[in-house]
Amino acid sequence: MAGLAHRVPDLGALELLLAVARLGSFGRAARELGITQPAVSSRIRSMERQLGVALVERSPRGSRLTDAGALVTDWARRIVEAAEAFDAGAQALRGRRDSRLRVAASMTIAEYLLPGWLMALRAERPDTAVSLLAGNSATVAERLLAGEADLGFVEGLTVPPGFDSAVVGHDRLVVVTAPGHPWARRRTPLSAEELASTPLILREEGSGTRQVLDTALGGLARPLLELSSTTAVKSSAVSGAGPAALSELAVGEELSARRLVSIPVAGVRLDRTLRAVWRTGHRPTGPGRDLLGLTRG
Amino acid sequence: MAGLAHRVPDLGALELLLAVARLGSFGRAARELGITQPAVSSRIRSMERQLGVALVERSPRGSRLTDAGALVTDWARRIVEAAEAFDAGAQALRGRRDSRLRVAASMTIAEYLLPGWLMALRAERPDTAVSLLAGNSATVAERLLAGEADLGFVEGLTVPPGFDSAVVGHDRLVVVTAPGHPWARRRTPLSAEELASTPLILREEGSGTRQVLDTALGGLARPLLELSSTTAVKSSAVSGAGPAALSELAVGEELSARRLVSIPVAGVRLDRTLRAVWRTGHRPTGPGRDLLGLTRG
DNA sequence: CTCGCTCATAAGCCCAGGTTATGCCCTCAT
DNA sequence: ATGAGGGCATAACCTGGGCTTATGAGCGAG
Repeated sequence: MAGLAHRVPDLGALELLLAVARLGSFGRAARELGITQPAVSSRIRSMERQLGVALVERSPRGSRLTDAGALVTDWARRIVEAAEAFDAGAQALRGRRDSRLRVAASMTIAEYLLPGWLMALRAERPDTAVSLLAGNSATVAERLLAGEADLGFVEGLTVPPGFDSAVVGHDRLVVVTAPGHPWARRRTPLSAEELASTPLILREEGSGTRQVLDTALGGLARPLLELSSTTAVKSSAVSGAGPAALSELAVGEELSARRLVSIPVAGVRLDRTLRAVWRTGHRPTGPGRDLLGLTRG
Repeated sequence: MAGLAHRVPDLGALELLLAVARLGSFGRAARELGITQPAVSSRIRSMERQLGVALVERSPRGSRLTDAGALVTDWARRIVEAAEAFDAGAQALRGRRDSRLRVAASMTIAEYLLPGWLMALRAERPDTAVSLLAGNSATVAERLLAGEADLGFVEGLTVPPGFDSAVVGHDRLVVVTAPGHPWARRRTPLSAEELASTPLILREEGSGTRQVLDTALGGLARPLLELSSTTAVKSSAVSGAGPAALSELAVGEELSARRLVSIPVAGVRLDRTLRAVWRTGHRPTGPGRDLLGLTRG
């Protein structure tokens, strides 16, 4: 149950494994990470002990992954990628007000999209310091007007007066079920009435996605379960507890792995436009322009 | 650059943060994780120091996340989810031969799909021990024939004689570019000739996805870059180095965040069927049946 | 044969994260 | 009003994991 951390090697060990896999030698991996070769040797060994599987085939001419090692490395890579997104976001969150680019963003965007953009921005312009301020749409507008932010991102239907904007994406709410659910075999889209009259697995009242749904249905969403995190909603849906309504951004992976299936819905406005905004006439330049470029293509 | 592990809290700390967020109190989180309250207090504090952001608002009646803390917690949840998938896979990899369910799977499936299935299976039947053996399609067939595995998963066009099978999904190769690439604006699908004559970012020769592409194009794929990991291919494509060909399973998140755009292709067979297989007449029962149910819906 | 690369082992240091013991603050019930 | 109890913080101490340096042993190329 608890103690994931005791069964999964820590991030340092996973990075180390990736380096060994990429470079083909303990020594080279050690040099790249700025540690010594015995440190690598011991760490990989203790990782193998922890997992109970041989990961690396040592030879006097270098090291190669075993089959199991290749698999473990691929899984590890996903953890490290999530950690990189975390790092990009956290760094912006800490960013002091004197950063080159000050961004204010609403929660959905800050949660799902911004880390990716920041990683891409860092790849193109490694020296750009970004600071992030997260809040609701009203907060974002305030910060921009007060000159405390250079660029904002908001979700919603309207752009407040005094701002220019560019669409950067859509937050589509999708209705999903486990592949075994009867709805997964439907050929005809769900109607608004069916959706409103069927109990759904939902986030708690007051959450962003819940508000979108309530508005779209006219305040009628009926909960089968009310859960306080997107992950909890997802896992309930995956395990077949019933249909759930979630942001498309939250279920990308589950959909492509078919752990969840998206059910078409007709006649309900589940789209929410995601926009970059800035004060009229203050179209962002420099790093802000670069970031904007990443979001629009 | 290096030292992600020094900037990102370790898994234990992230789990702790999630527990505090969920339970609303340091003490309750401590009890749930089987440690003491001062340990929680100190760990959260050092996490806040490390990130340079206040995450939790302490009060004499409990603790709530700050805005920044909510964001950090969401990002952390993604790392922990990836770690759970890692754990599910690693546990099966270590699994002794006396497990209740012995699975043999080819690489693509073991890498992308199996951890999710195993997590779902564990949610439904927590007591099922699964062992995993990864290899190529031939290895999978051998293990099944030798009675060393109860259920196999393979990718490919044909089912070897002596086996029954069920389709569990498709591994579609997709051509992707950064949203800024000219191809992203095309209205007409790419033809096979265009695809074969344009240099692409690819995995190295010998890799599974490369083989699929070579076969589909008649052995002609022309590399713009040859990289040794899917991640490397992805990040090159994201940063605009050119079009890449990748398994759809590898780019789910990038597509929904529009860091990458999928380019339609016409007249090329980029589908590979993913199948569960078992010896004719030995249709899996018990836990194998359960797992099969998860994959087919 | 010796150099240069590989990895393994051993002995010692240090700090992060755990423990127990305690104190302060606030709220609620007697 | 006054304890009781739950909330978090602080201090002193212990342990172990991960690092270092120093060394050895296997293999291949010049």
